[in-house]
Amino acid sequence: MAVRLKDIAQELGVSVVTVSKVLRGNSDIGDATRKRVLKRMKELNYRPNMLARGLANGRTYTVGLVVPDLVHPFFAECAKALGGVLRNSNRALILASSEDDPEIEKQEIRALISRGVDVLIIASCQSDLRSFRQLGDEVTPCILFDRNFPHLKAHFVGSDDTRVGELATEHLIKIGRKRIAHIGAKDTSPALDRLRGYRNALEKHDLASPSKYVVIRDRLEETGDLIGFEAMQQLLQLKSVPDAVFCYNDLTAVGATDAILQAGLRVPEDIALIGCGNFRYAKYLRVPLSSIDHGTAELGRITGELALDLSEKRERKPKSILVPPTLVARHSTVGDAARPKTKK
Amino acid sequence: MAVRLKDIAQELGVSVVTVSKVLRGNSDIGDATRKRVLKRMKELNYRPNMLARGLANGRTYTVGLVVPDLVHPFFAECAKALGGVLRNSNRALILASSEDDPEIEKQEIRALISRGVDVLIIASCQSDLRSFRQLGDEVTPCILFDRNFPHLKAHFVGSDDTRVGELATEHLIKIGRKRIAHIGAKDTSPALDRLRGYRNALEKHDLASPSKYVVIRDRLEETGDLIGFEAMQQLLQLKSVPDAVFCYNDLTAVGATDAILQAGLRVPEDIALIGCGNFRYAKYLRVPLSSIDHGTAELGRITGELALDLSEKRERKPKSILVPPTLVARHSTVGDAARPKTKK
DNA sequence: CTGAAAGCGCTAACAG
DNA sequence: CTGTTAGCGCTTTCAG
Repeated sequence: MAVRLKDIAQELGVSVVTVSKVLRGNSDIGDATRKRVLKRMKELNYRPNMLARGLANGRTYTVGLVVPDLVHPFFAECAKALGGVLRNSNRALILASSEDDPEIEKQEIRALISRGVDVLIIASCQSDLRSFRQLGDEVTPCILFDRNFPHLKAHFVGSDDTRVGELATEHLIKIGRKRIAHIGAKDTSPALDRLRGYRNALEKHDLASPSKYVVIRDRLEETGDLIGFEAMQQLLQLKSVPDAVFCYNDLTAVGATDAILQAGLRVPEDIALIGCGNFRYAKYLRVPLSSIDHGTAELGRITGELALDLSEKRERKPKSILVPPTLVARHSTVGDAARPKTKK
Repeated sequence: MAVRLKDIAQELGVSVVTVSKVLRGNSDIGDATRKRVLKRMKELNYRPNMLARGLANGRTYTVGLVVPDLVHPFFAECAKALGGVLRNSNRALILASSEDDPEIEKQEIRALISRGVDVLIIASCQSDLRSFRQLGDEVTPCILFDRNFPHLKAHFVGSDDTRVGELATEHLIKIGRKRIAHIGAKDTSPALDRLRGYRNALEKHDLASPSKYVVIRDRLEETGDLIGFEAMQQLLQLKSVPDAVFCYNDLTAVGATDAILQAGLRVPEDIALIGCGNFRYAKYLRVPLSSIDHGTAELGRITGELALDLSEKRERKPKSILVPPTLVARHSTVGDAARPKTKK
């Protein structure tokens, strides 16, 4: 195996403990010894064995993250920002993807706990609180991320999804649309909250929201384009076709765009479209997409900092952080008016 | 802390070793005892402490992956496929992002080795072989991924990038283009190989490749759109403007598209464009993008399997696996001809 | 300022 | 079939 503390200690004729103390910058070591030890460590390219350290002191300097889908731009971006924060504090990120399957998620959580992560961060796809409860171990601190369980008193970092729904819908109202539909997702807190926001906004402006205008679908994260396409086709069948749609996420909006164009209609002249996430390619699409930006990288950063906090001081009462969303208007709602204002 | 083997052993009046053996499915345990033990494990929701196990037997059932950028669709997709393979064999994936910075990469590799990963997978951004050599520990098996160091005898899994360059360029030639440019990247093996493939194809068809037609840029992975935009503008300045461009990756091609349209020219009528990576949104772009698909998920899968192999039997001579690329033609090269053939 | 002793939770090797 | 003995590499008392 690699170089161990023992090796260095023997070579230098000191004890393992002394070397260990130097390693961790403990102050009660003579200056001469300290220098000798440090020098030898460099030379031998010593790397502490984190397993042993973890076993000995109960901490692993490790954070586990479980997301439904790594390829999803939102989660990828968050994971990246999170990783950056952790790296600066010498923590490693262990990543697990649940493929949006509650069973896999459960398995992954078990695995992460087995590995002794100091903090667990989860964007859960469990549909009910009860199943979620059984997953933890009551000792590893846990941060709910993006998806909340309202009645669970746990740490949460996510966007203000009710506000997301309001912002999107109000924008559509502001550009004069009256028949506003929503293609939404199932069960998760962002889905429910965005729907609520959508309803809030309509109500506030005395607009109708016939139940046919709300289309709820599954698996919008991975195959949103296909589902959005199909859901939009359904909306196009209605006797009174909507003149605007608030889509659960950008990918869904992309699919919806396709359906509209394929039906020979125009975006936004006939139907305006807004998504959510403001993903990297939104401005390069066939129809540059208006979207609600929920500060993705920011979310990752904040989550990372909370994780660090939790791994230091275990107390801390449940804390809920909501990042406020912002509107980015592009062609899919405001048409050519987008050009001068938002670049491209 | 959590439930330990010892707890179960004491409760049941057997030894720790017995319980440990049951845990690992060791065959030399009586049926009655086994059942009792298993039952109690379930009840207590026992989770083995992987740190302790790793320390005791020298393996951690963990694989480390270092990529330049997690948000890049290529790496995200690969990481996902890789994670899937590992999960099925009860391995965890520890992910690190180097932000395309050789120093960070070095630091991350050290950290992963400290954590005792069984296998290390690296898409390295070191520009020279020498700096790379010093990173490893000569004992953790290592797989080079996507980016190779030709003269290093190590395991490699990646696409056949020379073929990528040939395929792209030959496609442009086949649709009748004569003045074919290339926007390429720096230093890494895919960059050099794709450039080589580009040159091979031109040479084979007796086409000129003036040096001004090759624009090499940095950081094409993260900000490819901006760089592609700027590089394309430079190509548009030439007295003899190219009639086709093979772009290093899709993001770069997206930026180039923008530059061309903004200059009042058409894609593909005036300038045809092909990218590489065939990313998820290629078909939804303003100009649906032709691209070379290098079997992203496949790459992840293969890498995962090789990693499993390596973590079992350490011998194994360096193995180099090249995945053959395929062409996906869309509007950006073949114009409306794309419609009937490739959907959308 | 330095070090000896004990132990983290688990497994490998060998005895009975 | 079951258990004893040792030890993985490091940290934590606590005594010198």
